[in-house]
Amino acid sequence: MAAEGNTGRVTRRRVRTRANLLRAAFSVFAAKGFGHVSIEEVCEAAGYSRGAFYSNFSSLDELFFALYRERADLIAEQVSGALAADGPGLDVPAAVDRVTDVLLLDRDWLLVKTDFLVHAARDPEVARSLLEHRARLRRAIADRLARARGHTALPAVLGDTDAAAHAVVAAYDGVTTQLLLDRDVVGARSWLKQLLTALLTDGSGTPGHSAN
Amino acid sequence: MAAEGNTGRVTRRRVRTRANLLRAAFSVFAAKGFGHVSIEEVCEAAGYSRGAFYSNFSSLDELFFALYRERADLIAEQVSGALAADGPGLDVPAAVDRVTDVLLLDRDWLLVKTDFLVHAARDPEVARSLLEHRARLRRAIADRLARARGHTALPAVLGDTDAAAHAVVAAYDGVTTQLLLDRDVVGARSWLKQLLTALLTDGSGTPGHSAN
DNA sequence: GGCTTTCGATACATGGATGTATCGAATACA
DNA sequence: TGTATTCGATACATCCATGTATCGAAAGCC
Repeated sequence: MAAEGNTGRVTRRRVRTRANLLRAAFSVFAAKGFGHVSIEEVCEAAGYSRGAFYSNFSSLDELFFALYRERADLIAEQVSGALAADGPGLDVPAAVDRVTDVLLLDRDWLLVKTDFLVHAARDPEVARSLLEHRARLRRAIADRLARARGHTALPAVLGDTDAAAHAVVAAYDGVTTQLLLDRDVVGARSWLKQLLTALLTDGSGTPGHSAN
Repeated sequence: MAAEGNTGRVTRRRVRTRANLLRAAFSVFAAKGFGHVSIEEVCEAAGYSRGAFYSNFSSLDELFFALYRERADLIAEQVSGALAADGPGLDVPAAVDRVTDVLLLDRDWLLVKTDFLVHAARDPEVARSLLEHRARLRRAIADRLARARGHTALPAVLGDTDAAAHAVVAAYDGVTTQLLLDRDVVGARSWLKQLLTALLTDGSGTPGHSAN
C-alpha cells in the first residue's frame, strides 16, 4: 500500500526519498509536461526504482498534486511576505515591485503551474482545491489594498478592493501566458508592473513597452 | 506515407475523413487533454481505424497542430468581424461586448487552446508560430484602437495603442484562466467586459462583481 | 547488538499503444 | 463503364508502461 493512512514508524530514509522524488518530478514535469511523463522517468531522474515510487505514492496524479501543493504554498508564503514587507501604510509601487519579482521568478514553476491548471480544468475536485487557493491569495491582496485605501491614492477604475484583487490575479495570469511563450522574463516583469500600476493607481504609469 | 507532400489526386473521401478525424479529435482532446489521448481513442471517436489516421497524419502532434490552426483561424476571423462591425469611429463598449461574446463562447475551445499553449511553451518552434498568431491579433486590435483615438475618449492609463492591445490580450488570458476553473461563463463575460472597459476608458466602469 | 519493522530493488505478468505491411474496396479519370 | 490509383481496414510484430508480489537490506527500538 502506498500513501497516507499509516501511523506507524516514519523512517528518516522515507522522507528523504519522498523529497527526492518530488524534486526530480518537478524537473521532469517542467521539461516534458505532465501527461508526457512516465513513472519510470521520474524514478530514473531521482535515482530510484519503481518500487520506491509505489511505496510513496499510489499514482502519478497523487504525486503531481502533492508536488503542486508544496510549491504553491511556498510561493504563497513568499507573496504574503512581500505584501507585508512595509508598514500598515501600503506603498503600492514598491509592493508591486516586490510581488512581481517573486511571481515571475521561475519559468519551470510557471510551466508546472499551467500544467496543473489544465489538469484542474478537467477535474472538478482538483479545480475546487485550486480555486480555494486562489481565493485565499486574492483575499490577502484585497485585505492589503483595503488597509492602504485612503493612505495612498487608490483610485480603482474598478469597484471595490475585491474587484481590484481579482484584476491583479487576472493580470498576473495574463502576463504569465505571454511569458510562457516568449521567455522574456524582464519584459514580463516590467509589463506586469506597468499593468498593475495602471490598474491600481489612476495617474501616470511608466511609459515604454514594445516587442513581441 | 502520411501527410502533405503529394500532389496526386485528392479524393473527396479523403477530405471528409480528415475533417471527421479533426472534429472527433477536438472533442476527445477537450475531454481528456492532449497527452492523455491515444491515437486509437481519436480513431474510435471518429469511427475509423488506425489505418485511416496514419494515412492522414503522421503523428498525434501533427494532428493537434492542424486542429489548433484550423480553429484558431476561425476564431480570429470572428474577432476581426466583431471589431470591424461598426464604422470607422469605434464604439468601445459595444466592440468590447461583441468581442467578449465571441472569445468566451466555447469552453472546449478554451481547454484545447490552453493545452496548445502548454505544448507551445515547451517547443520553441510551435511557440514561434503561436506568438505570430497572437501578434497578428494584437495588431488588429491596436489598429482598431488607433483609428478610434480622438473619436472616442480613449484614455489609456497605459502608453500607446500597442500597449493597450497588449493589455487587452492579457486581460483575456487572465479571465480565461479563471473561467477554466470556475466554469462561470456569464461571470467571466461580465468580468472581462468590466476589465476591458476599465483599461480602455478612463471614467466609469460598470459596478458589481463578486463570487468565487 | 539483537530483533522487528519498514523501505525500496528486482522480477514477473499483463495490457495497451505504436507503427508497418498488406490487401480489398471505393473513387477519380478517360 | 473500365481501369488505374488512392484510401482505409485488418493483422502483425514490437515496445513500453503499469502494477504487484517477493525478498534482501537498512533503519528504528530496546
